Amino acid sequence: MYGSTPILERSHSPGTTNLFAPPYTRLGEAPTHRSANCSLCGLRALCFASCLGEDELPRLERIFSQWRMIHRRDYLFRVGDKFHSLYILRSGSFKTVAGHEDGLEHVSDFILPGEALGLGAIGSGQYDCDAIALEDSAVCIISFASLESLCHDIRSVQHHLNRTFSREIVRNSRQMVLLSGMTAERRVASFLVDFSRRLLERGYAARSFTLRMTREDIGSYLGIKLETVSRTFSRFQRKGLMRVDGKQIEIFEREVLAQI
Amino acid sequence: MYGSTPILERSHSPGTTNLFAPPYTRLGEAPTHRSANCSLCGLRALCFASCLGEDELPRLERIFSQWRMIHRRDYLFRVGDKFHSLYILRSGSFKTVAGHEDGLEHVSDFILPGEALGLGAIGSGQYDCDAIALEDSAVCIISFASLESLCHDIRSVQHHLNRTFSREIVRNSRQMVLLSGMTAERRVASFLVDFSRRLLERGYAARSFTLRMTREDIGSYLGIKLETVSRTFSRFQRKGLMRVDGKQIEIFEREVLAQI
DNA sequence: CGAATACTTGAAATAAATCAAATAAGGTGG
DNA sequence: CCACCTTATTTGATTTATTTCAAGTATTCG
Repeated sequence: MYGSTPILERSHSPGTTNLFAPPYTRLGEAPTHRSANCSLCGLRALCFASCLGEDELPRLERIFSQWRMIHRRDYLFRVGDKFHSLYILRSGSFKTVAGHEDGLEHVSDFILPGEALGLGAIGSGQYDCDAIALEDSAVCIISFASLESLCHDIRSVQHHLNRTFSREIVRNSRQMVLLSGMTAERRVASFLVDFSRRLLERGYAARSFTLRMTREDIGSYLGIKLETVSRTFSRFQRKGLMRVDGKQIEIFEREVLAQI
Repeated sequence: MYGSTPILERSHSPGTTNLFAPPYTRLGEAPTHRSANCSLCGLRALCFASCLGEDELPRLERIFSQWRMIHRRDYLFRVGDKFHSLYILRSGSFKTVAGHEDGLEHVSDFILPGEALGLGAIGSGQYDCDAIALEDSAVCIISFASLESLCHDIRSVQHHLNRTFSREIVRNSRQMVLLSGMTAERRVASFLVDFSRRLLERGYAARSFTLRMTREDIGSYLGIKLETVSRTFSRFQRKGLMRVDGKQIEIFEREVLAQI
């Protein structure tokens, strides 16, 4: 995964378990440690579990107990697939690709552990984008019907869902500001700073990380061409702001990048 | 308002009332016809009322009974204002403007009757954009705390809110495809077709309408400069696809525009 | 190891931005 | 209701950031 040392592992769970390892019950299998599923999860603070008391966790665990491994390049879902479940990424990473009637495709997001997949499908009953694993990944499967029931019974879950939606809208709105008015250089700088921050929030190293996506993916996400991404990386490196070695990135001057 | 003849007026409510007139109870005043508030509202099909039975409407009306007039150019809310309420636009139109730390501003959306304002504020507790009236407008005020209570008591309201959020995310996603990859010509064509469709959905004339926003607003929304908007309008007119007379627009070749 | 995919870099082409100036529309106060 | 000032729009000429085209290098994967 990104970076080397998950910080959360140290701070939240002193040596008991690797919090970012894939969950240990498999889809269809009888779960062996179901009770530990959410309570020991390193992503708990980012997920619905964050708004529940210890006594309410078992209920959540019943809903979250199923999960799925997705291999690199495989699809978790595709545009038009019938919607049943939301997903929370437990480990690995994804890109979401929004299509247009004509061939035009656009990488609409990169998903990191703790983030949700499938929010756009609730309104129409079918997924509005492709979700493609950028590396071998694991997702929690959340039956949306069950989640709505849980929302009904536990207010804080409802509230959490609303906040998740709302934050997604704010994130999109920020991305639109970027796409609509910024120079290529600012887009790339903004991408790096933002990506680094998200890694940090999730307990990964923020200074040094691997980009699992291609330059073309990044370009699509930022509304520029892959060559422009590459050139801008090189320029930043020449200025001593970062080091680029293929997919391996090291950020030297976060503050300078943030102000470009 | 946009166009001349609200179609919904004819189809939904045979001559009893002007469905797009401002609501008749004022903020702070004792409402005189509170019971009629939602049940007679022309936007009912677009709003939370759509998922309630007649017997449940009074409860909704208690929450929706307050409303507010906003004059052209006035702010309904500003970035950073403390969040208490969502708003549903009843008549008129708005633009929402998302700011960036530096001066950079971006028109993030145009809001038409029946659409919600303030969804981005739920997650953080403060509004994430400015909402500015493009003409004298009226909004229903929805206390979010009350709405969450209603969600708790009536499942279909919860479901409606989730769908509203989700659709907003899909809309944003479409806009990002547009902003990230399309030529200026396609952006403008797409804007016209989309705007026309939204007017139609709300019962206004789709072929002939007034743009309440400036060319600069449109440009900001589409990620291009105002001069480019103007030039593209002129080009479309020369090609016989539309007529432009300042803010007055007439669409001749909807299909051709949709395929640009 | 070899083919396919991904990345970098340079040179030329181009879509859109910027600069500029003239015209039109809107709002305000007398 | 007019005259005046401001704001908005159109259109042309020029500049520029980014794309496109191209070619070479590096990396990944079976």
